[in-house]
Amino acid sequence: MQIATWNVNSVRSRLEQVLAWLERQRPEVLCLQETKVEDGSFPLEPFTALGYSAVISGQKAYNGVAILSLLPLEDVRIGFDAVLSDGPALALAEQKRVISARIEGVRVLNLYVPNGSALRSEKYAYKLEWLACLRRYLDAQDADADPLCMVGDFNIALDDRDIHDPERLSGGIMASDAERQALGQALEGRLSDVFRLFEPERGHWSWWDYRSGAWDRDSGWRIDHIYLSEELQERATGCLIHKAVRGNDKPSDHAPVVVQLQWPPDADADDDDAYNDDNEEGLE
DNA sequence: ATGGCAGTACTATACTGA
Repeated sequence: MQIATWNVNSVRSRLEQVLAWLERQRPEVLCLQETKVEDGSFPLEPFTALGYSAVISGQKAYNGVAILSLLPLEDVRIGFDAVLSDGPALALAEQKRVISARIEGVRVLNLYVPNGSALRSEKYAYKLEWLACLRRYLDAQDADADPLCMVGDFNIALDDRDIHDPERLSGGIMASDAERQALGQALEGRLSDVFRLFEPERGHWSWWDYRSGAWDRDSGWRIDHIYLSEELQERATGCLIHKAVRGNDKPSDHAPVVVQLQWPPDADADDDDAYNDDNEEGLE
């Protein structure tokens, strides 16, 4: 079973590329961020034609998340307020950044973490508040006891291996202590970054700025993550960043990230080599 | 320090992203 995450920077602008990637890769699950479209205008039909059903939560122009799946989507939850009923959770739900569903007994949680803009901005305070709410959200849903796969665009580099120029950028936006601690507290005792279970070295990016020739200079960040709870960590057989996709014409500024799981646990593992091709980096 | 590039809303330029 493959679960993928991809910030597509507008699903309508990226539609043909996403469809082409799905046809080639055929992950069981693809989580999208920055769909940038209201639910009534989301292009469902082309995904349905490929066998994917979808749950979506979007808004005009900004944000927006979706889960596409070849397997049945159950118990869909949209927004922090699906689990938390307090005021902060309700207020944060205005921006469409959170969607989850149960798939094959796994709780797949798809997040688009706020960018934060700059350290002294209101948006940065919003980002920290949002991450504190995420921690409470995860605490609250722990009672489910379902294995958890949390994916998305986290807009945070976990450590300096994940930044092309840590001397210049560490401590700034997406790499500040407060952001790292807030995310760390949400993860603590619960979830691990599956990419780092397979790849300890620096220099693997998932996002390259459109500006300043970042792609040509390979000046990127690894900010798109897949986190697994313990029972799924034991079933993970690889995690790859599909870097080549960033080299497309009119690309998203993010590349897809894919985890391969041997799931359900009693399924045979014969299809586990299906995702290995020359288009990816990372370790099997 | 700033801007650079891209998408959207709106129709020239502003806002946002990270």
